[in-house]
Amino acid sequence: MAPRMSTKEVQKPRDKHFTTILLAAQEEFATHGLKGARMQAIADRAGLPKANVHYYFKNKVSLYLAVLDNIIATWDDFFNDVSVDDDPAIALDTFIRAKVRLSFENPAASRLFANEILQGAPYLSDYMSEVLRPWVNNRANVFHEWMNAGKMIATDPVLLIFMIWATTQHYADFQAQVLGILGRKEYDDDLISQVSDFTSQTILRGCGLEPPNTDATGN
Amino acid sequence: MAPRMSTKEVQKPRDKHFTTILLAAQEEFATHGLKGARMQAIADRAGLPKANVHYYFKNKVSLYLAVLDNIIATWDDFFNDVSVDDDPAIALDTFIRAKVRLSFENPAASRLFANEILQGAPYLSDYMSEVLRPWVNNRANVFHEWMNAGKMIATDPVLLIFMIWATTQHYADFQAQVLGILGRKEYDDDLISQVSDFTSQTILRGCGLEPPNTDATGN
DNA sequence: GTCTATAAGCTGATAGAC
DNA sequence: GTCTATCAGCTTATAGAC
Repeated sequence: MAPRMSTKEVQKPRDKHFTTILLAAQEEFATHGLKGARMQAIADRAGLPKANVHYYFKNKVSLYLAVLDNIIATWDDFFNDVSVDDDPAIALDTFIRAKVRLSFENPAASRLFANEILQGAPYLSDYMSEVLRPWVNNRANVFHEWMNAGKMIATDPVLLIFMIWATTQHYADFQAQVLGILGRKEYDDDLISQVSDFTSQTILRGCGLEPPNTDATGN
Repeated sequence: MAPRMSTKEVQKPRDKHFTTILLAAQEEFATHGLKGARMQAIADRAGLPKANVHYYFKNKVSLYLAVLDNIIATWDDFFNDVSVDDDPAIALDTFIRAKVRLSFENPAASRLFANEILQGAPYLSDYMSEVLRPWVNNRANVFHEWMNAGKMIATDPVLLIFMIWATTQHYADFQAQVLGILGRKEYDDDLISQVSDFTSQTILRGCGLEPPNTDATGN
């Protein structure tokens, strides 16, 4: 089950325009935040007149909440089904690679989430304490069981999850800095696999785990 | 030498009000970004009438640039003086702990920087390619020399610097999420040393380095 | 240097024709 | 359902008294 926020104002998709606006709003909110985003700019991105946006969404905040909910619905899915019986090296490697891929392929979603947290999570504080906190603690239990079973060294599972989030989402949130430093204009598949390999290997080694063999297909 | 941006609009401190406004603006810009920040809110934080802010700074953008310049001036100082002759474990450990401390003690600065990058670094793209890129490449050379001297395992130094930045600044930028998940209301010294120990040990181990002994004083 | 008052322009939201 | 026209309020910036 994916972590889901508990809000009352979320609306169900009705037609094509609804989805178009949602996607346009995601881009605009990701770039400028809630306050900085302009309804006119969202309408322009969606290729619709501004009044049309207001027809589908009551106001700016309800549109913002709808976008956040849409993102959260598919956030940390990859790590939900892992249990003690799994091999920690393979589970962590899979999780890290999935998160890196998500950061490269849908950076706007990560950036919008980052923007909300940066501002003190005014619209997600309930979600943090009521949904994400139990999820993290639950996942931390799996790590503890791995440690008790001698499958990995003793370390802090919560801080480890923070490290994985931070390192992988960095490539979405700080894309402008990464590209500027690497002297590139855009991300490519080579960089995805390079980052995936480095991040997985370094973190696994940091946990006293042997990184699983990576085949040449990169997948 | 600290990396410094090359902008023409930066102003020199003139008196107490100048510094007060700069600090107030840092808080406001960190929370709401350039577009979202309100000059009135900055004036309120500074305890001055709004027109007074405009007396010291020509407009919103020049104030924003002045704040950015002020932050950058003291950013990655800790890692400037490291050379091949130093022990990589000690150098990295010192760097990581300094960055963690900075994130906990001056999160607003980190958040403002993050906000600028999140938006595509519109005011810092020159700084990225002309100042920060050479700095990173220069520091990467030190890592390469350590690897050639057999002092640490072969890995990608640039991605390693990204990882250190991401992991340490996470505690400033995502403070609201970290506190929400840990179920705490604010950061304390215990958490600083806990995070410092974990981050340093995990990354150093990930680089095949033996973490230096930490004494009980935590400093 | 400081502050009140106000101008000039922008933004979210809605009314109402089609 | 869609779109043009427009309002009411807010925001930056400045003019001008002190």
